[in-house]
This record gives sequence, structure tokens and C-alpha cells, in this order.
Amino acid sequence: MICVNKPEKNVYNENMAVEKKPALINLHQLKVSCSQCNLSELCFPHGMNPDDMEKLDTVVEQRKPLHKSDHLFREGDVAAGVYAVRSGSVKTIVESPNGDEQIVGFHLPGELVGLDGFMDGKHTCTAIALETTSVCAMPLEKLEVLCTKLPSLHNQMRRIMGKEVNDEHKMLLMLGKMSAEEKVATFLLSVSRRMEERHWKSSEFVLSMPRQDIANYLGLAVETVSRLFAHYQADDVIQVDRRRVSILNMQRLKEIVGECKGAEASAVKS
Amino acid sequence: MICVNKPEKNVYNENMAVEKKPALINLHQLKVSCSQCNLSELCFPHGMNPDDMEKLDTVVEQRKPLHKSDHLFREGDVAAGVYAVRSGSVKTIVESPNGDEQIVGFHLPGELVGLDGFMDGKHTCTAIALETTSVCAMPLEKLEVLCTKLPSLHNQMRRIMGKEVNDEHKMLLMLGKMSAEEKVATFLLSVSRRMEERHWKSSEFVLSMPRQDIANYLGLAVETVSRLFAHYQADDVIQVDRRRVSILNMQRLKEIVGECKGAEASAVKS
DNA sequence: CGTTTGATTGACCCCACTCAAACGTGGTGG
DNA sequence: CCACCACGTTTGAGTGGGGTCAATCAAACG
Repeated sequence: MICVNKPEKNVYNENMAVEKKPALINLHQLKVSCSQCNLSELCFPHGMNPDDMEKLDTVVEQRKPLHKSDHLFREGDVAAGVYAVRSGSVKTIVESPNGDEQIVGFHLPGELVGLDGFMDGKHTCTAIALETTSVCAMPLEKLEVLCTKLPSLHNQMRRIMGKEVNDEHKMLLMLGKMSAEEKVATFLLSVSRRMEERHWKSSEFVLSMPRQDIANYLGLAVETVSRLFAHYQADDVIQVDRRRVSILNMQRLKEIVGECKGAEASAVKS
Repeated sequence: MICVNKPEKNVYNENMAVEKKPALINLHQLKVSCSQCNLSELCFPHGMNPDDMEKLDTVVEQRKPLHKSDHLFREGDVAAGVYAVRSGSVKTIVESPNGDEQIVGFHLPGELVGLDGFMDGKHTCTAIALETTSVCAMPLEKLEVLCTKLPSLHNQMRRIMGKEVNDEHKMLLMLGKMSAEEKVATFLLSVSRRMEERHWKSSEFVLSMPRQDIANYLGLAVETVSRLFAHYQADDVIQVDRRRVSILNMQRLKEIVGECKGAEASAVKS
């Protein structure tokens, strides 16, 4: 059986390249397999036994790769399924009645998108590819049927939804209570932690989203994000070159998030 | 059978009174019944058929009433069940590593609390009574067992979780993109709408939470909330006396939320 | 009636937004 | 190959929204 995941670094490489052309082989023509995917520990099947994972393989479909700015689904769409990012990255946004939009999440390989629609059948947010991105799709009906047969899958769904709620709570805390400095530091640490989860360098990475999207996500102006990146660079906390970020002083970043009152004097003296 | 819900206005009265003593009869000694509860249309059983609702009655337990500031559960607690507010009101909060907290929701009679813990077994937020409050508890194990038997209940769980996710998305939008004026107007409209859902006066109500909690919830300072209440009162949009609020110009409030750029000049001229 | 808690109001100031301009960088076409 | 344009990013200057601090006031409570 052909498995696109065998070469263990490929998906990461595709993710890291800011604007790389699609792979030579046509991913969406290949059968995919959770049980042989190197992202399985992060993704849907995390913690499931091999038998159940093989059953999960029967419901997972590979989708045609998305290009940058392509929509995976839109707010209001009937929810066709849950998606796992395979390579690339995705942002999810919600729109306000008066037009402007709030980014509610960035999703890296192994992370799930579309859980919002799993619940009441319609998506409450819009998902857009930040770069060339491929996803695995798990159609709702098949997933539901399988859920009734596999208790482990049922638990898995619950665990995953729990993480979703937890993440949104953290984000409410960030938007409601944090200063701009804390927000940017939190964002960098969040990306770093998730890079580490993927066994990718945690202190040197390429952001797949423009400053505008980071600012939107954090509830800030673009200029503020740009300035704070510059400040942190001047203080040797990070090094930035366009979208490439290196974290030089992880401890300092954590101090800024943990207790900004005490740390900001030394962290940012402007 | 004795049913505390028969007198249709009682729970509302208890809710509306800011600091009223518990009812003369001891609520927690009585058997409760979803099928005969006048909140059923708003609460868990919404849309379920009478047969299924009666089965739901078997898992619902009445709890001893909570006093003001009592904890229903704390972050980190093992999730014992899902709770429906019966009378009174509850706030849910999340805590940041450095100590300060963000209120993530206010819950009125008929609304559910504890869904965050339904997912991965542990609560990710803390629930505190804002006033004397009674809740119905649905223990997790019983609920799960019943879910496997009743497809309608299973769908219900999903619908309810969907609402939860949707609500949090709206809140992210509010905290991330709205001005103080828009936030306060949104808050007032939200309370008004929920009062109407409960067939209670939608333009004249008593807030069960102090200014401090409103400010925290909206990501503002207490003084800002107080000032905006005063501004809106000066413009005859609302009338406030401590916690009692009357909405005089609902249309204006909606304009402020919908398109603050065009409306703020006439709505608030400072 | 003093105390406490919550709400209001005013004065002041700072963080972060807005406006504006300059600066790469990458893509396109001549 | 270079000139050109478009886009994202950076940087500076100025400002205003909302936070902070502090005093006052009102209601509830012992």
C-alpha cells in the first residue's frame, strides 16, 4: 500500500515552506491511513488502540489540497464533516453583523477544524487556508455510525471537544485580561509549544500567517504587533526576519506572560 | 405529586429579587420533573417528546440551594454532572496563571452550566452563584447511559454543545473587536433578549451581578461601565438605578451594536 | 449610627490605535 | 535583465479611548 506519510519529514517540510508548490504526487488520489500517519499522536486517533484506529481509517477521506486563501467551509454551511490538517495551516474566523471579523484560531498539522459544526449541523465559523494545505476529512454520518460502535471513538470525540472549549476559554482570558505585550508573548509561546508537540524546532519556526492575521487574532493593531516584535528583538528575547522567528530567551517570554507586572521593566524598557 | 413549578411565576420572582430569602418550602426535598417544569422550553428538554422527557426525569436531581458566592464547582474538579439553573443565576470564570480571572458567562434560569467538564471529565472553569440559586443536576454516568438509549437526548447534547461553542465565538468577537460602547450595549441587549425568552419583561429587569462582574466580563474597568451607563441614561437610551435597568430606546442600542461608526455621533455625544 | 460594600464622578495619564510615509521583496512584463 | 508595481512590514508622530487613582456618595448591615 502506498502511504504518503512514510517519509517522515515531508509533511513538516511542506508546512514550513512559506510558499511551496504542491508535491509532485497528487495527494488526494492516495488512500490515507491514520494508523500509519506520523501525526496520529497529535491528531484524532491519539490514544486509540491499533484495532480501533484501523476502523477509523475506513471513514477518513483525503481531500484535494487547498490553495492559499481557499475556503474549507464558510459560516452557515451545512457541516459535512470534521477535518484534520495534514499539512499547511488553516485559520478560522467569525464575522460580526457590522462586517469586521475575528480570527478565533490557527490550526497546524494534526489539529482539527470544523468541530463547531459537528454540534448543530451548521458551521458557526469560516475556515480559510493560510498556505497550500491538505486536510483529511471525516464525514459526519460515517463518524456518527462508527461512534455508536466504538466507545473509544466516542470518548475521543468528547476529549477533543473538551480541548476545544478549554482553548476558547484561554483565548477569552487573553483577549479580556492581557496587555499587548502579554498577548504577543503568549502567542509566540503557543506556537513554540505546538511546534515542539510536532517534534519540530520549538525555538525557530516560520509563521504561516501575516502580521495582519496575528494582530486580528490578538485583538491588536498590526503596528502594535510589529512594534512589539521589534522591542522583543531589541531586548534579545527573539529574532525576527519577516515571518521567520527565533526565540532566544524562552524564560523571559514566560516571565512576561506569567507576571508582567514584575517582569516588564526588565523585559521591555522601550 | 407535588410540583414546585406549578405556580408559574415563582422561579422568576426568586430570580428577579436581588437578595431574597429562600422559599418557605425546601426545594431540595422535592422530586423535580422536567416534563412539568415551565422552563423546559428553554432548558435541556427543549424539543424533546413527552415520552423521552419523562425518562429524562429519572436522571434529574434537585440540589440544595446555593447561597450567594457559593461554588457550584471549581476549575480542576472532577465533573460530576451538568447543571441547569432553576432559579437565581450563576457566573462561570476561568483563571490565568498570574492570578486574575475572566468571567466567561452569566447563566440565567433554564441555562446550563458545567458543559466544559462534560467533555474530558474535569471542569475547566469555576461556577459561582450570583445570588440565592437552585439548580437541577444531571449526573454524568446516568446521562451517558440514557444517551445511548435515547437518540433524541444524544442530539440534544450536541445541539446544546453547539450553542455553547457559538456563544463563545460571539464573546471572542466582542472582546476582540468591539469598543467599550459596543460591549456595554451588546451586554444589555443580550440580557434583554434572554429576559424575553423567559417571558419576562425584556426592557425592565434587575441585574443579578455587580458592576465589577459586568466590567470583568466585558474586558473593561468598572468605572468605564459606570460611565457608559450614565451616558446612555443621559441620552435617554436606558434608565438605571443601581442594578435595576430599564431600556427606553431598544432601537438605539441595536444601532450602537450594528454600526457604531455611524451611530455613535448621535447616540453618545459625551 | 458607624461601618462596610458597591457605585459614581472627576482628574490625569498612558497604552495602544490611527494616520502617514518609507521600506524591502516578490512578481510581472517590457 | 531591469523597471515597475503591489503587497506586506516597519517606523515615526500624534491622539484619544479607556485605565488608574482618588474622593464622594448611597445603600445595606450589624
